[in-house]
Amino acid sequence: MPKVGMEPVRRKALVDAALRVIGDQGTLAVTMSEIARQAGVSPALAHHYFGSKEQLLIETIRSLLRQLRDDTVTALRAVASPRERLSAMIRVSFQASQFAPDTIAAWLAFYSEAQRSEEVRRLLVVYARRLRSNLVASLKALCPDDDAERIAEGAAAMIDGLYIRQSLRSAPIGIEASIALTEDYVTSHIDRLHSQGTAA
Amino acid sequence: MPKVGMEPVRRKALVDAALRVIGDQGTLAVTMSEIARQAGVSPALAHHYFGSKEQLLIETIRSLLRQLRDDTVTALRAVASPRERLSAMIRVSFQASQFAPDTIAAWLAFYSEAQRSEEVRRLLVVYARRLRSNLVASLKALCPDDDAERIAEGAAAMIDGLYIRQSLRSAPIGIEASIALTEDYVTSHIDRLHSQGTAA
DNA sequence: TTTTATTGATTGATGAGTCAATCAAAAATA
DNA sequence: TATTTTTGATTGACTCATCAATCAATAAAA
Repeated sequence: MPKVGMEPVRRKALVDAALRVIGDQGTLAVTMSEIARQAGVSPALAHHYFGSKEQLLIETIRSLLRQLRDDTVTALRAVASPRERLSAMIRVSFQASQFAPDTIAAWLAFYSEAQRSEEVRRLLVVYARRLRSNLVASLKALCPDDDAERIAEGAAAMIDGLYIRQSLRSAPIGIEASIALTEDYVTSHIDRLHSQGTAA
Repeated sequence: MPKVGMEPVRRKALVDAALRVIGDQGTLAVTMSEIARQAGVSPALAHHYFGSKEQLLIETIRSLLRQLRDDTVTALRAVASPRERLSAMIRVSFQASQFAPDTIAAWLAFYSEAQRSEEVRRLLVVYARRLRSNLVASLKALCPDDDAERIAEGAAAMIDGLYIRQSLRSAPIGIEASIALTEDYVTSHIDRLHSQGTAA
């Protein structure tokens, strides 16, 4: 079996397996054995390539974040106007793959881990900042700068909040409704500024 | 030392210690030994009174939820008008004790645990439902029923989202700003309905 | 004396990480 | 081409630490 060049293949298999297992069990307290089994290799090999469980988990988060970033970049490339860009970001946030119960469970586990691991925290901060600055950039074309900051903050919070509420699976809100709610928030605030501006 | 009637004292001490330790470490993966040490008793005694770690954790969540409910009831008793009641609920959600880093970390850990423990999930669902129905009740006095449901959903999501973003401690938002953002959301949507209603 | 409170010592399970050994492909050499 | 050497891939078996849970023993009320 030992054909040369297996490293990238195994690394990817292990990272993918880790995400599956974490999503499935809803916690980072999963065993290397289980991840390795899902990836079809021995636990020892997982250690061989990643050195430690911590490192494998970090790579796993990185992978999830990279996917989200790529999707965002792709979605933004397709549209030009600021308002359309806002909609594109909202759509990506709630796209099916991100909004699946397993993925949400994994996100939650990562946020929880960020309380302990400085490196995990850093990664999630990068995500939060990116979302915020993308939103702000588009909003600044539509309203005064300080309003843009405020609305971005609110929209980002609403997105994250819809995720966490989704995780409880009681009265699930659904992709369309989540998008509508967030769009509505943005629209409502932009409109209000305009009518105020006109009225004043 | 064995004086009779220690049970309630020890139970409370253990539950309080559990919340402290969980908040501090940001995870439910804390040891009974650590909790017991913080409570000033032996690990064996914790088992004696709670039977298992799981049970102690459940009691701990219950305690946190009870506290929040009591605060809400108290706050609502003080005000009468629907709009004031909305503000009171928002204020309670972000009150200092709830919004402290340790408490937020504990909430996050509980949400994560809800992915595994049906009982924990049930408790959190109760919290979510209560918040939602309180919000809806007041909103229905201010706008049409279906709008009330939508706005309540959005406000609840925003509250939860502000919590989760606070947990990352990057660009912390602050109590006042969080309250303002949520108030703003509610106000903006109610106002818009009124102006639309007038315009149509 | 019976009951309640309390603990030290112990057990059993689990799981991360290590390591020496194996196996087969590739590269070097004859 | 045939043979030897090297190297990457892979694992089974093991160690070590941690921790929940148990239990027998003790001490002080009632």
